[in-house]
Amino acid sequence: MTDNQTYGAMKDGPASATSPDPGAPKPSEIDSAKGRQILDGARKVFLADGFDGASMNDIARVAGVSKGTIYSYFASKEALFEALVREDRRVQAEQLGAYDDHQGPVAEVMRRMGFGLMKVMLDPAHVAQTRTVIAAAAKFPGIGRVFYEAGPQFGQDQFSAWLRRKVDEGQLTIDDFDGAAAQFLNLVQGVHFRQMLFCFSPRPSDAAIERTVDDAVAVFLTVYGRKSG
Amino acid sequence: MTDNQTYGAMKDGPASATSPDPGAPKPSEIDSAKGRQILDGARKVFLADGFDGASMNDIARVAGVSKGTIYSYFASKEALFEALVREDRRVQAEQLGAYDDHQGPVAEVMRRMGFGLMKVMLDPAHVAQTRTVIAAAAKFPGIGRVFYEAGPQFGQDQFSAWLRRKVDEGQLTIDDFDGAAAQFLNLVQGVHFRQMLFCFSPRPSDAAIERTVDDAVAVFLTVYGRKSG
Amino acid sequence: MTDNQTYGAMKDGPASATSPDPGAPKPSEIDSAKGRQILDGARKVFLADGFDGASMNDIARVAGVSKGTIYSYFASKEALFEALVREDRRVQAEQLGAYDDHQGPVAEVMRRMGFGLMKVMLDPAHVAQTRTVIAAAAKFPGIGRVFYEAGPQFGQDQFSAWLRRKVDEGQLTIDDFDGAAAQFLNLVQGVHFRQMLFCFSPRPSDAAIERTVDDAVAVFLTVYGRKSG
Amino acid sequence: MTDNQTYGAMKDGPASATSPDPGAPKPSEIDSAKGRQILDGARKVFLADGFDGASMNDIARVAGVSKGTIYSYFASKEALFEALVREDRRVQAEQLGAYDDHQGPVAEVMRRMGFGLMKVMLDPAHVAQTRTVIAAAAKFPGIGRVFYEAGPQFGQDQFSAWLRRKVDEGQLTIDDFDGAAAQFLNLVQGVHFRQMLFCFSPRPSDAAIERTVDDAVAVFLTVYGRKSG
DNA sequence: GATGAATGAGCTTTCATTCAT
DNA sequence: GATGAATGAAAGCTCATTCAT
Repeated sequence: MTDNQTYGAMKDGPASATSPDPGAPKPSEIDSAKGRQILDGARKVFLADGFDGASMNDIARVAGVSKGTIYSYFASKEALFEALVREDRRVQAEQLGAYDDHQGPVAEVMRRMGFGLMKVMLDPAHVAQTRTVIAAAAKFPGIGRVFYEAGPQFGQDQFSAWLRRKVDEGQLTIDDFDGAAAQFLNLVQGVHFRQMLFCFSPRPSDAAIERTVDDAVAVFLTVYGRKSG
Repeated sequence: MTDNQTYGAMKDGPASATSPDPGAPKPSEIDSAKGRQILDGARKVFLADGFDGASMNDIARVAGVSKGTIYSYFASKEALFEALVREDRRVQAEQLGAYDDHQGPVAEVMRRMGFGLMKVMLDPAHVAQTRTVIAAAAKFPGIGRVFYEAGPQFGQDQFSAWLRRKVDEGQLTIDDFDGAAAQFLNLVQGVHFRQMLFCFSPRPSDAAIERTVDDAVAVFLTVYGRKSG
Repeated sequence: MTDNQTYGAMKDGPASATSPDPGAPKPSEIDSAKGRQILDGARKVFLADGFDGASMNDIARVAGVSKGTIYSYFASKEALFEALVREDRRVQAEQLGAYDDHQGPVAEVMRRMGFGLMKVMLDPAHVAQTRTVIAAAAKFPGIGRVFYEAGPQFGQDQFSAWLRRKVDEGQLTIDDFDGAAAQFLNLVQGVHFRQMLFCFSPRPSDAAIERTVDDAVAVFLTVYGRKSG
Repeated sequence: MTDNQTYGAMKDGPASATSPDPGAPKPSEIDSAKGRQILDGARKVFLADGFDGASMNDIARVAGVSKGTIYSYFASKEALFEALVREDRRVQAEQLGAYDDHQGPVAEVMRRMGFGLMKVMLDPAHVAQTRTVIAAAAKFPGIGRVFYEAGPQFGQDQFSAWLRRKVDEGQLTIDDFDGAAAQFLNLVQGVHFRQMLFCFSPRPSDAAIERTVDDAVAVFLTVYGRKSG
């Protein structure tokens, strides 16, 4: 009677919070008010106190539900945090998608994408969650994986695909798409994200971000841009 | 971290280890052998297990003192951790020693430096320590600052100075030394450090590191290398 | 015990299943399909997991009803368990059917009976059930009585009657039939059942069982067998 | 820092309760007042409520210590119960030793040993502990093993050794000492212990016990007694 | 001054029971 | 009448902190 090991499965409670609501007019991502309530409460507490510092009691109180209810939606504290990370990465990806329509000259699009990425990455809530994920990853590597896959890895894959299109269009010259994507994304970050992660400096100004992004684009296009004869 | 190591003699009772005299004329910052013993044990345990993961029992055992003794030197677990960071900051500030005797062609030296940096950064112990510092930075921002200054910032400053020398020698063409240094250090890291930090992948092979470093050097020299007419 | 088995139709609402009418003229003791369904599910789970180990969730799932429905039929987990035992007592009382068509020489028949008994007793499911009953007997002595009467006592009575027939046939010489029956049944068990009950050893081989049974028969017939002049 | 898996080991607390007190005038079995206090409290609660029914909070309250103290003496609830079982088996063995000086005619000694065994086995506290052990054995086989080894197995070994001595003295004729010992011990128990275990009947009278023991001795000596020519 | 046994609040998690639908 | 989401009081266990020796 203890075989119910499905990750995120529930013993008692409502149908899976991750199972889609068939027949719903819109594909709502979090398919229950309670589930959303719990995730919102959990977000506040986890970001304020970190993974270890957050207690399920606090989360229940802030979310306005009982502890048992949380456990009927999420199998464990770890699973709850993981679901939260997954949701936030998805929302972030949507934000990034909204930033860029991918229209215009290559240099211009890269500047827009780079700036959009940094606006999202340097959001204090994102920095705080990154810190919490890194701390939790020591104990629960799965959480780190989820964050990495849905965050950095996803972004790199998206950008790598975009690079391939530009190469196909004859606007760039690249052999290793993934390598080049990683290089650009590293260049774009400059020192800003790292400095915030270590609480070395507050959020930089938009101007500072723009300067770093412009430099990154310049370097990238010097190397991979179409060589004019 | 399960050693039962017992340190040597113990005398020289506790003093105001928790109220450091920041402007003291004398260099005896750690005022007793016991205090040092405790701090050394605490460093090991905190870096291995994180702040929340470390228990005062473990620290006492590793330090070779009793729990009561720890509490006669430090008011609380938090105070002990803060004192530890304060000490590390001072030690690292004193550590600003000589550096750099890199000889040879620019490309070769950069490859050597890049590879050496990554070997250090990707050491599992360093990754674990970085995780702990990042986690602690949420609660104790000063810890993050200290680490950043003595680590990434210090490295960037050193490399920036080296770049300036190479420009003076006419081997590179750079306007913004700090910016270029940051770009190179970012390129060199590729995805490896981030992937280990998030427990997404184990330590990469030397070959994989070399490839990333070589690509970084190539990009860097394409942009900043002496343009041959 | 992890089946998600759903039973068929469900109607015929709850009645006074918790206040059984012991002297009811009609034989419909379990007064609804739902009630029976619940009891059948409960039997499986209680015997597999013990009283404390069984959860109402598991019982509801195995029975194919909701938890609320169980509580509309039975006032509490304890009441459900009691009702289960009450039902089993009645069923077993009705089970006093025909028996015994053991043909052949006395020694041979005794060996066959002894071996058959041990095969049943040493079945892991029977051992687990016995454990649950013994554990429950502390809280619900009636449960132990029912089990004892329908099990060991019933077996001893049957065997005692068989011994009487053999004495009447002149093949054995016994004064105290019940005492002799108990002696044989104790001898036959050897250490096997006790060792399994305490989880000291796994199920013994058939050869080991046979040896114990053969020895038991030998001892018994040495004492009670017809003395040849 | 979580490798301290030694069974019964303690993280915080006093030196092992099972380590002998060097220099003590008598080899006291439970070497600390606190340990004894805990065991005595645990005995009351476990026998009253069973293994699952007993809570560590209750045990702590009854024992007059804090929960943490219990865990500094015993690694877990299971380990505490196991220690309790071990101690009680040891005490029981001492009681049995006191019963018998093994002097006199074989039949007489066997009667005395058998009666003494049954007096101990049929003690209500022993029956209750046996029930609790059997219940716990489903979840924690180790507990069942400890009980079986220190109880039935130990008794059988002792008696088997005694039988061997009698055979050496020419007073009995036995091939399989262990088998014969098991047979006698089974015969001696008759139905009494089983009936109490299942709460089928209360403690039998001494006369009833004596009758069963006498019959057991008679059967045993008929089979294994010195054959007079 | 140093010790480590003792404390008890706190942790995550489970589950019998209730009640709005 | 039936459902199962929600509850919240425990459960076993840990650990920062205290204090008698």
